[in-house]
Amino acid sequence: MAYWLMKTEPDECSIDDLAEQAPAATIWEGVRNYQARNIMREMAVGDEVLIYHSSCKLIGVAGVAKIVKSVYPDPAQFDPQSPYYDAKSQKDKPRWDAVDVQFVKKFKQLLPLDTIKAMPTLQELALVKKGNRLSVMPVSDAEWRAILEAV
DNA sequence: GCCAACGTTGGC
DNA sequence: GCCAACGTTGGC
Repeated sequence: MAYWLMKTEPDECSIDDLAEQAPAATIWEGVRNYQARNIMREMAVGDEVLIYHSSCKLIGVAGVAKIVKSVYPDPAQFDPQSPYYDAKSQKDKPRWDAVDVQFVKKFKQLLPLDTIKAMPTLQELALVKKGNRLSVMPVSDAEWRAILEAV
């Protein structure tokens, strides 16, 4: 089993939104970056994911979800009504992928970005690297443990 | 709202 | 295949 971190703007899809839909799965759509997409392709059912809230008041890791369906073509890319529509993507050759996630837990207290930045064990996490804009990234076993212990 | 850092686009 | 211009991300 592998671990991951995915960013989301809580206005769009927060940990609370995932919790409300549980036990139903939530489609993780709208990833429009090739590097992030390629990382998503590595995800397997049962993998666990840190849900990170970005571009908001309380920035940090808010909880945990798990992968319940591995990558498949993101339907939003074909939907002209969707903000994630991509006119250049063809049905027989989709550009973008989605996965389905299911709520696991919400942390009692969000683990703030400041704290993450200050933790020696997390210095290699892509999240804290300068200028990093990856919205999907791998998390090592050691990093995963460190984060769960810090909450 | 600002702006640094990055990814993508498209002309050449 | 280079690279300038542009758009986006995301913390502050």
